[in-house]
Amino acid sequence: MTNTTNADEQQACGLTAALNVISGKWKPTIIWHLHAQPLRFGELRRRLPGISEKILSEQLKELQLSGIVRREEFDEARLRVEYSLTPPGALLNRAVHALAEWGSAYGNPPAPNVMCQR
Amino acid sequence: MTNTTNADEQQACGLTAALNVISGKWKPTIIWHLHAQPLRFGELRRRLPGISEKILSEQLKELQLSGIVRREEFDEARLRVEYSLTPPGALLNRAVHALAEWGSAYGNPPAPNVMCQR
DNA sequence: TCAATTACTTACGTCTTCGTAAGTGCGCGA
DNA sequence: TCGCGCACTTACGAAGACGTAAGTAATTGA
Repeated sequence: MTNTTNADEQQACGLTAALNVISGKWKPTIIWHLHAQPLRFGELRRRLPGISEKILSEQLKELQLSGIVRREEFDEARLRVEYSLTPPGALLNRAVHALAEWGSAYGNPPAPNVMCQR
Repeated sequence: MTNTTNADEQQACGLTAALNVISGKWKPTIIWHLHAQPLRFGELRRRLPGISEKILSEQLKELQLSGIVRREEFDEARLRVEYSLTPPGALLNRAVHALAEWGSAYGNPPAPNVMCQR
């Protein structure tokens, strides 16, 4: 057996579980952008400059499978889809937020101007 | 190397800064394992079942460049190297811990009887 | 009727990341 | 002095994550 404690291993286990969920170039940012209000597919795409529709679609689908994001179709004349965080997703967002706060304090961006608060 | 547009830089906030630092299959786990005490190269390798020496070496080097991990050589007769978290690294570890806690509460392992790690 | 928007999907290619296997130089114990 | 452990490095290759470009189906405004 290893010399780490059971509690430690359970924690490490949780880490890998969380990492599986947020693994993907855009997933943490998607979660971040959904923290305030639901967004439509196109709105998300516009908020993630550089993402392609294919990747956005893929990562949203995976986030749904992980139970982080909820997809809702609104039955209007014109197709309307909204993506929002589930309750677990909202909690995950708190952890993502902790990362973001660390990053704005200690990460080294090219310039210290804050562009994406809130 | 082909640089992407600077529209991406609009997103350059704390989150992406933090994600840059922890991007790497083993980095969050490395940080997590250094939370308690400094570890030697070989100790780390044994605690990360499945990692290769090449990858461990690479990711440690990148973590040093990010200012997360400190490498110390002890000038004993026999070569001895210890890796530990810097103060910013220790703070990053708190955010990583938040992820781990979320994971052990809400993360969904593929199968209920799958042992984590290894 | 034409063009545009929304919400995607599909095919294809590239590029990064990761892993495997082997090699290096040093000191130490047997 | 032989081999082993430590702390790495190097070369090579495979996998898959990501991006580009185009296509689809429905609807609506011009």
